[in-house]
Amino acid sequence: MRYKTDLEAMVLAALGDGPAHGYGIVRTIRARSEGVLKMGEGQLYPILHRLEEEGLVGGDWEMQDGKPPRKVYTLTEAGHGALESRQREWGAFANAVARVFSKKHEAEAAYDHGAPSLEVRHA
Amino acid sequence: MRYKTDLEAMVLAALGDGPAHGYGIVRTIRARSEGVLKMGEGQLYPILHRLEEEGLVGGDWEMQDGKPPRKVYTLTEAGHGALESRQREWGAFANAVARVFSKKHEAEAAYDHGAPSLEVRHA
DNA sequence: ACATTATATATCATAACGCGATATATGTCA
DNA sequence: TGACATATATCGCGTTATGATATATAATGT
Repeated sequence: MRYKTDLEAMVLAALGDGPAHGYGIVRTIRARSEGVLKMGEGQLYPILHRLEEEGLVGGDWEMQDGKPPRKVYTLTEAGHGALESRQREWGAFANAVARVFSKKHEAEAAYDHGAPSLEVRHA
Repeated sequence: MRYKTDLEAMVLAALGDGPAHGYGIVRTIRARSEGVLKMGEGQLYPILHRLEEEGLVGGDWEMQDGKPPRKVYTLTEAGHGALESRQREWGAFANAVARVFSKKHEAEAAYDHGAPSLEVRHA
């Protein structure tokens, strides 16, 4: 079934607007989701390293004075493509879940009707 | 972060329209999601047993001739309540993910890197 | 006659992964 | 002094998804 807990996709999405470093990505996801999604650093860094290894993101160290150095990650071309396909997959998945939750199932086994439009809306 | 892999909620949803047995639940989920969600029996039965133990569903054995006996599960009152709250949780979660994917982020927390960005603050 | 598929429940091993704790290092503020 | 924010990183624990396997009968296919 794979109700996939796709933290990778969230990280890619957070990098969609431009480069960012790990600590910032965590806050971005928290901010955009208005506190609903809380990714811990323990999950983020392994994901970031895997994405880098897979060539979906590139990382560059950046020195700062008065603060620890940080590694700024940027989506590669492959990364942008991955983001798009992940987003499409999420859409299909979310619609599927919405259909299972839906209380109207007239045409469940009857015939093949057009694609039901149960969109996931965001504020 | 809890990108919750809520197969339980799918099972509750499948029972929302009325009693069903395990094998039927699998097919219901598959049908309603138009093949996107494919739950295996290996996941279903443990979930069903747990739900029964928690009092969210009740199970009654039903004999059939020519076919194996089957256990028909029915949502309890508590089960109906759980279904509703799970659905609400899913909605909040799905909207949060959609927001993270979304490309419009007016009032995002500034996570300074490179060029300073204009923070649009609206009352 | 034999094999596959459908109905139907159930368990198990493995791998993957979320989660929280922990470590390291520096600067600021009370 | 102690707490908090910035910043990266690893580790163990427990949960869980996945696929394989087992059992049993009937219908269908070759």
